[in-house]
Amino acid sequence: MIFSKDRRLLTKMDNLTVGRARPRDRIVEKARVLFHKYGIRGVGVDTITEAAGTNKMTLYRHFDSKDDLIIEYLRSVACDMNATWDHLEAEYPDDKIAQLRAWVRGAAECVVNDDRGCDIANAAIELTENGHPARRVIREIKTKMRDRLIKLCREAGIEQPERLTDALALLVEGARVNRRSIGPDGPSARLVEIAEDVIESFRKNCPD
Amino acid sequence: MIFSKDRRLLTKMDNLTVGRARPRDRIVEKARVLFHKYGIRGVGVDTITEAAGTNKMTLYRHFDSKDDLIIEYLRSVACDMNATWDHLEAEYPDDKIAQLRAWVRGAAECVVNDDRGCDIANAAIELTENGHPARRVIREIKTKMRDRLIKLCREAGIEQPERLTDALALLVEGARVNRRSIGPDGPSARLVEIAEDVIESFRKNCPD
DNA sequence: CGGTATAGTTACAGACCGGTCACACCTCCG
DNA sequence: CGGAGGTGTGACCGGTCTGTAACTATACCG
Repeated sequence: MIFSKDRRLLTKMDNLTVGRARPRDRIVEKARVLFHKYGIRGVGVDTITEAAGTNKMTLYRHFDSKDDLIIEYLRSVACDMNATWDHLEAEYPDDKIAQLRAWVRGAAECVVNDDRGCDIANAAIELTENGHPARRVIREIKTKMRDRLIKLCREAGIEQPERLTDALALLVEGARVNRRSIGPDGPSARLVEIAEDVIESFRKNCPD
Repeated sequence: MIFSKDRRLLTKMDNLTVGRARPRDRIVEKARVLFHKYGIRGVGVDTITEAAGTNKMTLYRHFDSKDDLIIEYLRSVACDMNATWDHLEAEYPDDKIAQLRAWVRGAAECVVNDDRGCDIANAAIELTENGHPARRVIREIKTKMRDRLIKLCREAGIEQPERLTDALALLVEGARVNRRSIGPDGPSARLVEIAEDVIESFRKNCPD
């Protein structure tokens, strides 16, 4: 093992292979943690780079601006969300209703385990400037998610897939933001039962 | 009419009676407009005082800090929400179901006419610091609103008033934040029909 | 070994932030 | 008239923010 003067790991190979990622990836990783916890406007680039064990110049070599980093942050979050969805499909390959129920349960679990809300929605609220480049990205991400949920509902044999999707989207989104206002004992605690009721009522309408 | 050197209205009586309110009230009024549009963290005290036609010293004579002003801002918003609710009760004095339906329609109208979301929820998201004094106020306001909705549902003869309240709260809250992410054509457009369906399904469960 | 790309360091610019100070001003009321 | 209280003005403090510049150090590859 090779150490530098101050005894930190140093070789580029180490950075690539042994746990320590490239500065760019470390920056995005820490930006996710900090933006999530303190909000986008609540975290400066200095804080991010320090947490990532690097410095501001390196950040600005990889990103044109903080806004650029914000976009990368949002894409990274969306990527993870898609991954968990893929995992869901793999878990119940042929049972679409089970996938739908698991999605609801997963969303509810996410609400319970983390009171800081949805990164995408939070960003939409925090970035008030209408022409902000991230707003387009947010819209894209949310639209794709919605389309994917519609598709799932349709494949599950729901008669009005768009409508059930929207109902579930509103409930989940509402739960995440409501929990941040009232806390864990508020309406968000009932998300699963309410959502399951809604799904059931939509299934009843299907002659099957 | 008396004018000062620079030809603005000046007497204290004028401030009280002829449209121009006291500096304190003007500050809160402009804070509401600006916080709503640009977010709490997106507006400095200088901007507020300038919009209110006054100055920073006067602000700090009436409020201990910006946080103090934020709290007053939230209380002011909550006061207006209560007022519209009172108005609703006066409009349908004996028909609680009509009040409930009107509340949903009013909330939906609010969502449609204004894409910047609920001030209270936005503040909850923006103020990430857990010990922030405004967080307690937010919790109080939201809890009172919830209690009032529960009471209305109960008086309307709903069998599970808490459950319907939470369902509606999640839907409305979700609609407001979702609209800021996806825009007017997203799930929020279907808020009314979904909410009315939910109310109806809860009424069916009542033997009446 | 030498060239090139990447990363670290330090310092700085310019703007904005919340908050304070001293002082002048105005209006009302006794 | 004169004092008291609310208000306006401009300067200022210390801190933080995004973003840049110049220079150094390191690692990889031919």
